Amino acid sequence: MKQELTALSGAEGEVLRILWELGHGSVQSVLDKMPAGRDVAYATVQTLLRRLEKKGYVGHEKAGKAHIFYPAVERADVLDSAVGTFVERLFGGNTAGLVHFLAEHGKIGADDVEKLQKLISDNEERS
Amino acid sequence: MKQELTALSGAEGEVLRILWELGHGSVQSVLDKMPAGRDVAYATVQTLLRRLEKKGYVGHEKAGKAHIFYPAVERADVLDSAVGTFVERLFGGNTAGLVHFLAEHGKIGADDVEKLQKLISDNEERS
DNA sequence: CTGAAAGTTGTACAAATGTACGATATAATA
DNA sequence: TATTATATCGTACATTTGTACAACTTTCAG
Repeated sequence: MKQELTALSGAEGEVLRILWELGHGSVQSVLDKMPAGRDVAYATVQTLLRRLEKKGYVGHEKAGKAHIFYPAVERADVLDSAVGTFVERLFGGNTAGLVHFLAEHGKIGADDVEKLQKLISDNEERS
Repeated sequence: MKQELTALSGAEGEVLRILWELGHGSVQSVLDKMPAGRDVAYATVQTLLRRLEKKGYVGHEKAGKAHIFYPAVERADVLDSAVGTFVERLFGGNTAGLVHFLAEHGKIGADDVEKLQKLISDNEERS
């Protein structure tokens, strides 16, 4: 079994996402990848990374004087759980409802759906 | 302008969703609609509703000795904001990425995508 | 070897969150 | 009207969250 982690907070999730994108990185590099406008101090990112490590989401190794952090959990697993909780709460567990909402509000376009179609038909072959 | 509300917490979101589903309801009726397994006390739901009201998400009127609560915000607006924040954090704002993830992990099926297609083509005509 | 630059550690702290008890008020019933 | 079943209200309280400073440590350039 997996997934007995202490639940991600919003800010932690953001940092973890960046780490997945980077593969690994120092506090500074994570900070640099924070979305423009998201104005947060170095020390804050550092705290978030420390907490993520304590919760088991990331690990680190030393390189020079800095720590290099890296994800210690499977992205798919974490997202699965996070999305699951989110959909559960706001859409009563109805994932299709979420997607429907997105389409209805122009968050995804025809081109996206086309890709989905391909993806899904490929997936179903394999099962 | 709209949307200067104090951000929904997870538990609050769940209650608000139920209220949207019911249209309106007492503490008890909201509690009854809580997902099976979600074991929470009457008083807790009550507190959540009180907080939601304070934050401006719901209103209430008196009926007999009980309060009947009802949503005071547009579902689409709240979801828009909640989903936006969620996608921002975990998917770097890439909504298509979220949908892609859902498809890839079997959370939505071919039938869902078909409906999407129809929905979107109808939408695009209208714009 | 020394000092400066860049990091890490310890710690803080207010606000938000999840959860809920006990006391009080009130409507409905007998 | 007195009793009872329901509600609400005031409050509480441990955690988690978001945010970050100050002090101490470790490299690295000179």
